[in-house]
Amino acid sequence: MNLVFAGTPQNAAATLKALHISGSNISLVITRPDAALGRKKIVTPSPVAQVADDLGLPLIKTSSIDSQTLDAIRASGAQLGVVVAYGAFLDSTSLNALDKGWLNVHYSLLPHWRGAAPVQHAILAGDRETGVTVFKLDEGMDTGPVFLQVPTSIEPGENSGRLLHRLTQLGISALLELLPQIEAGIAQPKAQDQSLLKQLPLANKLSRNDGAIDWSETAPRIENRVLAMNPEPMAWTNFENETFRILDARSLGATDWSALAESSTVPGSVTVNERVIVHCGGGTLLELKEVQPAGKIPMSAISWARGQNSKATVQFN
RNA sequence: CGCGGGGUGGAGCAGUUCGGUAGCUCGCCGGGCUCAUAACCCGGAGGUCGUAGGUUCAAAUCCUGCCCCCGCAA
Repeated sequence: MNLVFAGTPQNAAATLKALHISGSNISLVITRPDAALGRKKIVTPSPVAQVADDLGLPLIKTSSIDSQTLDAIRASGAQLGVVVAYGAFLDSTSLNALDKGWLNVHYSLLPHWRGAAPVQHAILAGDRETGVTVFKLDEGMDTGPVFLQVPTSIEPGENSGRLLHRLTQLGISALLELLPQIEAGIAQPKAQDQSLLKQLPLANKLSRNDGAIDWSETAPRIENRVLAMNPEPMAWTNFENETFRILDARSLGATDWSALAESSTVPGSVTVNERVIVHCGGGTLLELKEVQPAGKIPMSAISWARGQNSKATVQFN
């Protein structure tokens, strides 16, 4: 069975590579155009483009399925499409261009967290469990019938980057399990629950604003935010009128009152002893693990605190 | 030429305005105290102050070029 693969970021590239290594015949790869990245605006091919290049696979770079791309899909001889985070919708014409339609690998247990940022939203919401869903694309956003789901628990302290990495591996296993069944025509997709589709919140793409920390929130909620935003778009606060990123932090048990001794409880105020503790809403405490001041590279919170030792008070806002 | 911050012993910082051979909080090594210790005390090693050049009796500090890292904006 020949495949068309559409995807863009790192995890899509990993999936493409795994499919290729396992012997899948990929007759066409579609990815988004090269983008200008970073301060110097260096035009960089997407990770999927780079892998396709390395593997010598036919590649089309486009931000939408135009008529040319459609022709190429039809001419590829593929029966099935696989989409992993391509970054654009496929219209009905594209969906019907392949005999067996298109599969999508989505990193949540649908119908939960449909949308662009399921991993981040699961962590942000404090979910204990998530997973990967392989479903058949239809014209809605992640609304198609489900072939296969693999659940996994979200580990304590696990951030979006690490969780996505694990889910990518699970997604690859799921695909490899499913593809032979699809080829044999024995896979039976099951429609998603229509009422849940309407009720459940969407996992919209997160912006820098979503990373802003409100220190009047409780520490567990702030921890969720910090973990959800890492590595993108990253949680941050203001310190001396500059962006101050928090890459990793842990909520402390409410019983750890020792850190509260002889210090104010103003939200956002920082106490340093053996650890770096921030006072949060409701008297809760957050231990900073890894931070990044503006203009600096990421560093351990305790290292950063050493450099602040001449200051009487340290306050985030 | 989008705006801005920064490169000082292993880590994070101070010192640069008002030039005069390097400091703080840690880490590391050795010794001491202690039942013991991440606690405390004593001692020690470790730095071409990003790089090239200029000014000067003297440059981390002033001037010029270059390299590298990062935040914001895109």
